[in-house]
Amino acid sequence: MEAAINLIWENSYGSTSVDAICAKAKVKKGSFYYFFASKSDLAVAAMEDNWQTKQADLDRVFSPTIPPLERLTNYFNRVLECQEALQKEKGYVLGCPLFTLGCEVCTQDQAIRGKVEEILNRYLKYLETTIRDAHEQRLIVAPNAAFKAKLLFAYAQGVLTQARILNSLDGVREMSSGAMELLGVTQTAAAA
Amino acid sequence: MEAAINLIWENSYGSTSVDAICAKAKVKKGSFYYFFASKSDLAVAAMEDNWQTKQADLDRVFSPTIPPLERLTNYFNRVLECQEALQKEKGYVLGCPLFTLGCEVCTQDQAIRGKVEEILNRYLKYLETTIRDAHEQRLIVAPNAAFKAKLLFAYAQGVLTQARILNSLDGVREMSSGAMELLGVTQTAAAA
DNA sequence: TTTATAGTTGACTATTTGGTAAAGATAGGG
DNA sequence: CCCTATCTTTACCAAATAGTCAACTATAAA
Repeated sequence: MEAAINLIWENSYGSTSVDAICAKAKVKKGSFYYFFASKSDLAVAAMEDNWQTKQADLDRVFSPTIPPLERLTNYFNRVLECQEALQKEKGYVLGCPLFTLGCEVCTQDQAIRGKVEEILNRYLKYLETTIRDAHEQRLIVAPNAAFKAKLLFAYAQGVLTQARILNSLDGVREMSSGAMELLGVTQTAAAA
Repeated sequence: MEAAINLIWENSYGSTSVDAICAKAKVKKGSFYYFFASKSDLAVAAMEDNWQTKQADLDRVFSPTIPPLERLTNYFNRVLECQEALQKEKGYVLGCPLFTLGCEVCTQDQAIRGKVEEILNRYLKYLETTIRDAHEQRLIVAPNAAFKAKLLFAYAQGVLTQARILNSLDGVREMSSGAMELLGVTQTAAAA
């Protein structure tokens, strides 16, 4: 599953063959099909597996004990670090694997599309809670937290996907300040 | 080229075969390879061709004679209409063809990646000029128009890509108001 | 030692892929 | 009427594709 995620993320779902995945995972194809019914099946399982790995980390970053706006900047900084490490390793900016995969196959594979949607919604929840907290603490004005969260999420996803396409982290570096501007955070509120 | 754009947009670059494109265009494969050196070549040519079609339209929507914020709402409304028509026709929300294609092949095909970047930058120019004008006319506060334009562009692209993945136009319907909120447009300024 | 279960293996298909090559058509200018 | 340049067609290829399958092995309980 790790091999699959990496290969698909680095290239694309369509151009990643089961043979290639098996080779990278040092597994024979027969074995592979003993555990997974299809390539699509593997992708779904790999996404869920990958999420499990990240969830613990996200829970820490988005802990309610941390001031809301700090949660966001911390998270965006972590995303940047992750993308920088990947760029160094692979030579390409890879963006968000869920978005990339979902965008590619959503009209052709409903199982994958559904799973991507499910996991994206889990991410959205973190943002929503954070923005609600920030509003509660009068750090920002966001009476409709769900709306603001979707706005922020769309922005973040746009930045990451652009980063992949342009093969540049410039936009990702500005993401934290962009998010603050988007949320209407005044400099004073940020300092406070 | 039209057949290619449509098929790739509806499915993906990897899953669209040259055979399928030829069949849809009612052209024999031999003829196809007389005019295009490769599938990648066709994609690049098709993108440029498609842009030419849209440019005239964009120039009209973003005409300097129209109040800046109106240009934006007009444009986003047009995007929505276009996506609605496509959804009705194809049964799927398709989002932005450039983004979809670029995101899929950017690590594997530099010719396509470069062309996508080039055309995306042309779009960005429209937004930049518009925001500069809006700032000039004190409709919004955007001393750094380039930054704000990139912010807005990332948001719009995020919304469109999410729409494709979620197969829903909900986010696109809110895009116009989302953009205004993102730009910090007060209700009074919008009315003025 | 037997036996059942779980997992592994490599050889195998049938189909599809992007791309080629060479023979044929078509039309316009000399 | 012929020649040349511009296409079109047909038949083809080698490689890669997702998926299958029957034979094999490892393990561990009875």
